Amino acid sequence: MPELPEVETVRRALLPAMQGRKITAAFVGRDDLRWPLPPDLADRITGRHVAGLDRRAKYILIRLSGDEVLLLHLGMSGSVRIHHTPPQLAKHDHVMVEMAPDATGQPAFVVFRDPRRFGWIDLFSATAESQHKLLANLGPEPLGNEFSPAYLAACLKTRTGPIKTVLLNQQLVAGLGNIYVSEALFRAGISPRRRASSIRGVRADRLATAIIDTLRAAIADGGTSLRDHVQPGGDIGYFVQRLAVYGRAGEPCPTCAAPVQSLVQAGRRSFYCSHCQR
DNA sequence: CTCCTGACCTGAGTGC
DNA sequence: TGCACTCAGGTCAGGA
Repeated sequence: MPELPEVETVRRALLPAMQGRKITAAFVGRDDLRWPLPPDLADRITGRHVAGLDRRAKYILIRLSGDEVLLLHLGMSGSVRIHHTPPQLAKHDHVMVEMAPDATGQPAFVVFRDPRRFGWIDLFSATAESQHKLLANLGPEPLGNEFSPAYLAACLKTRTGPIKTVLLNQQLVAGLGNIYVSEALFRAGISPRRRASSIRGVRADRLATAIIDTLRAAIADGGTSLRDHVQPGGDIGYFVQRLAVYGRAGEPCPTCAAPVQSLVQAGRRSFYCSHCQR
């Protein structure tokens, strides 16, 4: 479900609810999601303060006092909701943390829901972060300084697969998923079937810019709500209204009005305009 | 290395 | 209503 913009939306919403506050209680409703949860997770985070919240690719990193890091990945169907009174937990609400009241006396209850349980949670020492199996091999952040047209062009140069599947590789660029790859390729006017190594020069520049612009616009709208994603405050992600091609097979291309096409590549659906994207 | 498939899991939607 | 089937925003392990 959640790609970079949705995860960033969650992080930003969690800031006021968690940053600088103490975890006063934690509930963990099962012992595994995609993988086993850390043993004694609830006990190990209760009583700690939240020093900060970062995002890396599609992971949220909650920095706790005592140099511990609580890592959260939302998988396909994960979502986070913030409540200010004790919520009634539903079937797929697996974890809840209660935060000490803020300056106005308002507590916060942060609930992690994940019906398909493709998400995961880990807890580890901050010193182990750079070697963490899930973090160590991630490529640069597309909205960070390391990502540039030159970097992208260098990555694509040796890749023989279609650009659609190459851009889903988190080791090259971290945080893109199925929605934003389709949208960025549309913005760049590049066909999802095009061999990655054939994208050079101006086309690579245009693609890098399209990736950045698409992600920024989606973050500004609170992400894209299709099925599961809601912002932690309960709002939908409004970028769904701006999708040009994703999920719109048969509808008119917003540029040329030709019907949007779709195909499956490496098991994932792609959407594109065969007239505007070459 | 790179590329693809299958696996993990539930729920929503569709067609009969 | 019910059943069978397909598909869904991710990514890892395993094999070619």
